[in-house]
Amino acid sequence: MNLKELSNVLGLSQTTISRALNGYPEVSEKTRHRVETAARKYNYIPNRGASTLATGRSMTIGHVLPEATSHELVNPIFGDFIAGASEVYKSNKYDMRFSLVQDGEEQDIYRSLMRRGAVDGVVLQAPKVNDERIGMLEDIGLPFVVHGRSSGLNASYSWVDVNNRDSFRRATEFLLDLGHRRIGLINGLDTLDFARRRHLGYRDALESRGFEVDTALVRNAEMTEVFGYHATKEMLSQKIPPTAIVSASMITAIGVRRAIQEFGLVVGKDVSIVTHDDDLSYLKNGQNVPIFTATRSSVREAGRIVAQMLMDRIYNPDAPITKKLLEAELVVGESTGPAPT
Amino acid sequence: MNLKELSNVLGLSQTTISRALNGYPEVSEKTRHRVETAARKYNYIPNRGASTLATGRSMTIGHVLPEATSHELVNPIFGDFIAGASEVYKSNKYDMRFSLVQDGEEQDIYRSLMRRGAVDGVVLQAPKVNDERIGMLEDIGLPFVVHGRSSGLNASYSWVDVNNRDSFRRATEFLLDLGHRRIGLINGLDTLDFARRRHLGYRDALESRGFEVDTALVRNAEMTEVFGYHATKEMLSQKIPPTAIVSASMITAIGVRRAIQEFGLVVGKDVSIVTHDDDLSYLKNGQNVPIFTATRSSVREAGRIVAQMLMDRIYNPDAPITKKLLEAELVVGESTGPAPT
DNA sequence: TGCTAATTTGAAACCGCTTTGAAAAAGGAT
DNA sequence: ATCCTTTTTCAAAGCGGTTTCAAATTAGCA
Repeated sequence: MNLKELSNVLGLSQTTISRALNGYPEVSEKTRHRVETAARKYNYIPNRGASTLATGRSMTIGHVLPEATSHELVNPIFGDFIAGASEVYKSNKYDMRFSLVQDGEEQDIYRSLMRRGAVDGVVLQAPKVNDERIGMLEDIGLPFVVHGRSSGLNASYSWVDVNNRDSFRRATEFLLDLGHRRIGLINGLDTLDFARRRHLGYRDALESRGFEVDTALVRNAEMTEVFGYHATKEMLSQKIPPTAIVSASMITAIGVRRAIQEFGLVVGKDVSIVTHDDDLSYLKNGQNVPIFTATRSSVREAGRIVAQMLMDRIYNPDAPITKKLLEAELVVGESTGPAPT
Repeated sequence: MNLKELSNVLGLSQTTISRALNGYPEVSEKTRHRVETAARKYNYIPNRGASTLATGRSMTIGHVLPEATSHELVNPIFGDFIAGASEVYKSNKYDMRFSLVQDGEEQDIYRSLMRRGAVDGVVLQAPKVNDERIGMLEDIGLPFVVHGRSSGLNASYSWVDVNNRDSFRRATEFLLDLGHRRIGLINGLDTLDFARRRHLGYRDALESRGFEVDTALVRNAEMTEVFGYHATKEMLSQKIPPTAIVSASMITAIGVRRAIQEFGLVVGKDVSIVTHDDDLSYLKNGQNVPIFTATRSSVREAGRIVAQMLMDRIYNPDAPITKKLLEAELVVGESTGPAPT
């Protein structure tokens, strides 16, 4: 059943029906009621492509998620982020369109998203240092919000980010305060902006106490459990092994813990762990007592904020650019203790 | 730049340009080349809504993911499943549209997806026992494939599923063979079909050896780490605690391990663990030697198969319904050993 | 060269909705 | 009853593509 057929059935014009169903005021209540009843009865559902074409609004947000070609890794925080964002979309009657992109084919994806009418806005996730996608979107003129930031760009754009530098500075200082001197950093891929900032925070803390970064204690890779395990194993095999490790995610931290235990060492006593915790729904950091001492920031909440910010940009494109820096909370759990003597 | 403008620039009709760009044969190579060059030069990108309207094909697949209202849990396997599916979509030039649905509002979501032209097909994830969504989609007449199955329906529909019953039967038998007699089952939400089947497999194994299911050793909930931890802790506190546990996912298994260790017990010696392993990219079950003895089945591969099956249904709606049952591989790792005496 | 067949191109209809501008109907005031 | 507003409805023109059917061009061959 389409609009024309429904209009024949009702003996009303398509105009009136369209107005009645879309809540326009210039239609009498009696008529509106009649139309709504008939629409339900005949199961009339307006064609989306047609409305998009007529209005110019697709009521759709694009999410573009880079997929590291080499490791075929899908970011585990993705689900929670999306869940947060979609709460906001839903209440704005927006849908979400979603592309996994491999390095190098971004151009095509953005072009195809940009088929005018495909999406009204885009969320950019996992930005790299100096990410060229941001300039690309700027040029295209499509509203967008970045989850994270991209160092090295002077452009002004909307973003929502955790204060990664400060979080990792505090995490590292927390360990220094406990007397730890050899502290490993198990970080994300070094092309990603957040990993770069976390490294800076780690360095800030060490240098402010007069220590230097030992590159033998820093590892960058995709944040898998296996990576956390291997990196830790390697570090613990060094002549002077670290007594503490700062980890970039709960998943890697679980690998770190596994390695430590395999060495017959005790977490929080022989080796301390501080990890970043995205507060994932399926991987909460314990309940009352945190398993890991952690810098915690809900990625689901970040999803909500990003989505809301994007809605605002779409509704009001001329409003000034907004940015939001989230501060992580440092929660003390059972994975840290004084440095062994 | 739209088609009309481009046709003016080139002095060709819209017809010819449309044909040239869409690879129709009745256009000379010379003209095609000229059109393609101009399209690139003027950055012409066809409007998606318009093509959808004109062709009736949206080139979009809908994914509907139920979100458990109570726990706000997003399934951690979702990312990998999507990644697999999107490989297939991409090579078919399909996009993916995505809705998170809370219990009860499914009707609306499917209605809105069904706005003719929104999607050409749908993937249904995490089906419940007797899932009414399947009948709904059947009625609507929208092509769909289910990831999983739904017990209790006599309807015939396309699905891809792991042989959950057999996997869990084998997992349980493996433990029985090692001499374990009290075996716990830490399962997913009991409304979900796969959890029901896994329970059946577990029961099959026990009963075929003349044992009965002890309900004190069976737990159902969302498969979080914390659930695995708590359920295990409770079981280990019983007068006669289990010597082995079958777990429904790597995430819960990690919680199980944590609980066992907290009791001062050794995994694979005092208490054995067998878990299902979806072969998640960020949570591989070790490398050469599996961490956990597991029934392994790649959910990413399942995503590929589901997507391909859906493509087939869309291209060829009258072909007979297809179904695919995947067998999980039982890999023996370090988490199992003979029952303690 | 002339005629027919094959190849290219184009005009116009159509997909299904929204929205403008005008007309019809209803209501109010004199 | 008449005239002027206000309210309600409608016809028609888009939105930007695809596709049908006919026309124009080119090629093939006697």
